[in-house]
Amino acid sequence: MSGNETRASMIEAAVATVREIGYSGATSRAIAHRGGFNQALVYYHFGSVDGLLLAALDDLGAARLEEYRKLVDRADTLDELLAAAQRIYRRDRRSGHVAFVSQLVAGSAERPELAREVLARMEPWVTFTEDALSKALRLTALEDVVPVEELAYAVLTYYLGLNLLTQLDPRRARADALFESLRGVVPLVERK
Amino acid sequence: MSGNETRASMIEAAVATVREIGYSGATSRAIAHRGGFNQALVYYHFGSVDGLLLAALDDLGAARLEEYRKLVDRADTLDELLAAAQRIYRRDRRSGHVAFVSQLVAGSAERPELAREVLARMEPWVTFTEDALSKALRLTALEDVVPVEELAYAVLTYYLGLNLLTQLDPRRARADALFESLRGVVPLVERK
DNA sequence: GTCTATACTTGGATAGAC
DNA sequence: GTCTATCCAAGTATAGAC
Repeated sequence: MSGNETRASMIEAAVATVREIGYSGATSRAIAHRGGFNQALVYYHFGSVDGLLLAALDDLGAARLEEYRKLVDRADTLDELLAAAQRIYRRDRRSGHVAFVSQLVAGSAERPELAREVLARMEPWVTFTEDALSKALRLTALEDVVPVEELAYAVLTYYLGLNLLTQLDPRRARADALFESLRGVVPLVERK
Repeated sequence: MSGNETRASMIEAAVATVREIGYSGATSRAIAHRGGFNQALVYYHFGSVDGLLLAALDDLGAARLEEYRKLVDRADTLDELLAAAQRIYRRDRRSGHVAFVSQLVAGSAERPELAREVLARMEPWVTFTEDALSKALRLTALEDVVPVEELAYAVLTYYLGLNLLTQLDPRRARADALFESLRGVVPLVERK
């Protein structure tokens, strides 16, 4: 297997492991076992387990941001944005990508170094959400009432909590019904 | 020190440790060091580290639920409920109690046994939030549009995410401004 | 670039003295 | 009920062969 292929398979295994058994279960041995490669390779390629996890975060983040920007760019109204958000949620749920991020956030508690890096990689998502919201709120009465920055941060916060809770309670933590309900709220806030 | 005093001090140390260095940092040794007692006592009194953490969750939960019920019982309108929620948030933020819960949820990923127990202890909070919301939404147009169960679960989900993110980003993850903004939304949904 | 082997560290858990 | 001592398992990280 070439160096690049191995790198990619390691990142994949890292995401899968964190997703399934959490940050504290994602040891170099567990990840290597899951991906079918040697444990020592983690240190050769990424220096440390956290290094591997951050590389994975980079990979996922870039791919997802590009993909989701396209989806959201097409949404002009609040209702359309909610529909796009629901599609995004379903994808993230299936892939487990945000569950991965949630676990990294939780695991950062004891590692200031990791925390700093994770935080830096969340920044583009704050901007992304702000942009989407400010466009969609333009035609609603919410525009004058709720600062977009606050709301964007709240949306990301909720999303993080949702993906964390899904691991604990997969049956119940389904946001689909909530998305539908929120779309029912739209008429109430539309600017007449 | 009597048995009961030791028990209480162990629970306190456990909460502080999880809050400060996260679930994966909260080893029996770390907790014992923090509380100034012997590591072996964790196993004598609680059987395991997870046993201690669950006992702490019981203690905190009972105290907080009773206290917060009083606060919320006095709130009759949505605006008053938001004000009460803001007070609760400030207390939890200071005490770190919900940060503790968030860490337990995250740590449960690899421990089905712990997950089950944590989940069971969240149940009263779902009911609590549902009750509060259904009373407060009665006078608003939201009553017909958003199912209370969905909303209550979403509120708890957000709260969990908020307390998780606060550890990572204490400067920014402040919900105070958001609470204020939400109170500005109330007039929009009041039933005319 | 990938493997084996291993030194070192940390944590869970228990036995037995006090 | 609390302590010391200790065993065992698991994880990090590196050296060195291939």
